Amino acid sequence: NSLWNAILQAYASNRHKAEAEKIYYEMPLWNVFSWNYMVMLYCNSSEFDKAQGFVSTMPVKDIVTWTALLAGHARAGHVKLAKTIFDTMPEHNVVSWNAMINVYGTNGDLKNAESLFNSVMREKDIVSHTSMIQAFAQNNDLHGAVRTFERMPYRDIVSWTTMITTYAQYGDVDSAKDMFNSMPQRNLVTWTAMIQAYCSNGFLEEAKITMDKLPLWSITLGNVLLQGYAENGYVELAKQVFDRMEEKDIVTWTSMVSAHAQNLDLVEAEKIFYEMPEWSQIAWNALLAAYARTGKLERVRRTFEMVPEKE
RNA sequence: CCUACUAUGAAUAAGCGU
Repeated sequence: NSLWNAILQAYASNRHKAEAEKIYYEMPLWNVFSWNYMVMLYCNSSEFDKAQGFVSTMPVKDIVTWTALLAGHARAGHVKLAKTIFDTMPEHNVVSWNAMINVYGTNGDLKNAESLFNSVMREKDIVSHTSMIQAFAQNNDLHGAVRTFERMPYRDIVSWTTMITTYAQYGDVDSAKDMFNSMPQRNLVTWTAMIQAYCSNGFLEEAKITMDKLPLWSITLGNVLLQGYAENGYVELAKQVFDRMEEKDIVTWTSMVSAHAQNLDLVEAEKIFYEMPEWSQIAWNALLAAYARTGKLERVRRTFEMVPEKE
């Protein structure tokens, strides 16, 4: 049974809906784990009606079911629904509280995040503290973020990396670098965060030097460098990075379209756009914005017609 | 006491708003 569930999980978390449903109906026995995987599947593919309907047919629901629904709605930006689920679920634990801190934090409600954290939660873990750091960081309270980091009982690589990003967002690259240097271990995400910290603050040389020290490579890293060059006005260098990347993802392509578009180089932007293996909503938007800014209203209209899924 | 198949936190893309 756990073997079936493991397969179901693999399909569900990779959003292979058809395969997941097939496994679900083929497996000999369901339990709350299997049901929860299905809830996650529907949430991850933004089919909330289906998720909701599925939940209402489940003979057993547990706190994981509710938290998965809560987090799913939160990810999709359904803040009120997320809060309603939180308020009506039969019990809370550290995971559901953490999820709710995130909802509050990413939606500008620092007050409620803090009161959950300070007054309601009787148990807190590393995730609680890290989520609270983020809540402060996203709501214009660098000191709150630093204070939380300094006071937390244990830190892990995620909390350290969060601080790198936080300092970088506030333009304090030196402190970001201090974090990077003082943390006990680093992984690829850490390095990428540090390089992004340099790039977004205009320290391209430092970014390049740091990257050369790193024996690893990833598409995200290439994307960071590409965007770093582009947003600092070096579209040519961005294009060089782009051309050298053997593997590209949708972000790579979109970043390159957007780099040209923001440079108002419509010819190059379109060229990359038509070479893209699939079109992202964001790439469409980048093109539209460039047409609009150059006064090509007719092209805006025609392109707008072509956008498959309009937001 | 041991055991575990689920939910929450970190890095990269457009516009809008602040």
